Amino acid sequence: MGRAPCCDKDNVKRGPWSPEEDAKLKEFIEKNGTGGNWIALPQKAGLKRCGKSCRLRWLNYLRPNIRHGEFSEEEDRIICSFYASIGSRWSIIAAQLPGRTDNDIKNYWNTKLKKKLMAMAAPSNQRRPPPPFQTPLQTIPSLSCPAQLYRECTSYYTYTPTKSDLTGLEPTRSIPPNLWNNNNNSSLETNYSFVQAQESLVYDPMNYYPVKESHNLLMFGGTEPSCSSSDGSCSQISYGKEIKQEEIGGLQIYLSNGFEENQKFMLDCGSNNGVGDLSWTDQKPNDQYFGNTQSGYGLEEVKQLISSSNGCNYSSFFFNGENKTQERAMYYY
DNA sequence: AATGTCGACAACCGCGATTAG
DNA sequence: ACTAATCGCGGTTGTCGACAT
Repeated sequence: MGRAPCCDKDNVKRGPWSPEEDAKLKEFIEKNGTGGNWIALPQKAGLKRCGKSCRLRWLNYLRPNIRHGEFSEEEDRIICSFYASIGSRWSIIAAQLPGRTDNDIKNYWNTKLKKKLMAMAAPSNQRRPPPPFQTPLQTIPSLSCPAQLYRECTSYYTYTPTKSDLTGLEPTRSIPPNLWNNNNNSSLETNYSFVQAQESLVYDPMNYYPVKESHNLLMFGGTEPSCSSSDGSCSQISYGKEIKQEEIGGLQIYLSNGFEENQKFMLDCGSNNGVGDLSWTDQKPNDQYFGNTQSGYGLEEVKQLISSSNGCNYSSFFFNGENKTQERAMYYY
């Protein structure tokens, strides 16, 4: 035996809401709440509308603290960063922007932001060449662009740091001397991470050269680092014992010790300092990152997502199960 | 002035997931 | 355990106003 039937679709009003209907719905919900049952609500509120329609009207337009109108640069950055990472999961993106609805963001993306970013993506022969690495510190203007643009950026210019580039940065583990050539301009063989408190090097995909930013982790390729900070700012880096490594879609995947085959992961798409970072974390649902979603991805699903993802601006993904509640699987550009 | 085109945004539709019975 | 209603999401459509022809 299921629930009571939904609305009678032949006898409900459709189309734009009148001010009178808005007032009725608003007044009813403010007085009585939704009662946890949208389908029964319109009848109680005296509205000839489908419950679904009422829900949508309330969530997208009538509920308190809704913000309409111009999106800020910061909001643009957040939207693009998340879109590049997780695609059109508007509800997740909306959760990062208080007062904005998924519908609003979706419309904004489809009508304005996408075009704006496309316009910013100049043909490759018009891009500026990368300046020397030691240029003065750059601020990152607006990092985010659709995934395909990231890919373009990546293929257009990749950079391997030289020893002199890394002056002042401390490797997270000692670099065997034979990995450097004898002069300062030689490049470092990959797979080492560098950290320095409150500073690191990140890649600016809009300007096509690396910049320094207040970011705590630098990785080039890299091996199995993990960090214990919940916000992704890694003041302490630890290395788990790597148990697995494989390549998917050109990305290196590392599984650290403690990882369990049946472990679920969720995508955590932070935007630290305007730089989209992406990580898979084993943090539980209902926490500050994920709201009340109950879903998670198994490893195989994650791999599939990575391989089919447009947001492959990341060089590696890490999975770490050492600490089920805190440890984050991290990757940086 | 009439008509066509386009952009913006509100609303609807359909589907998968969830959950009450 | 199963069924069917409900929820929530993302894609799509409809409507309206501004502007161009």
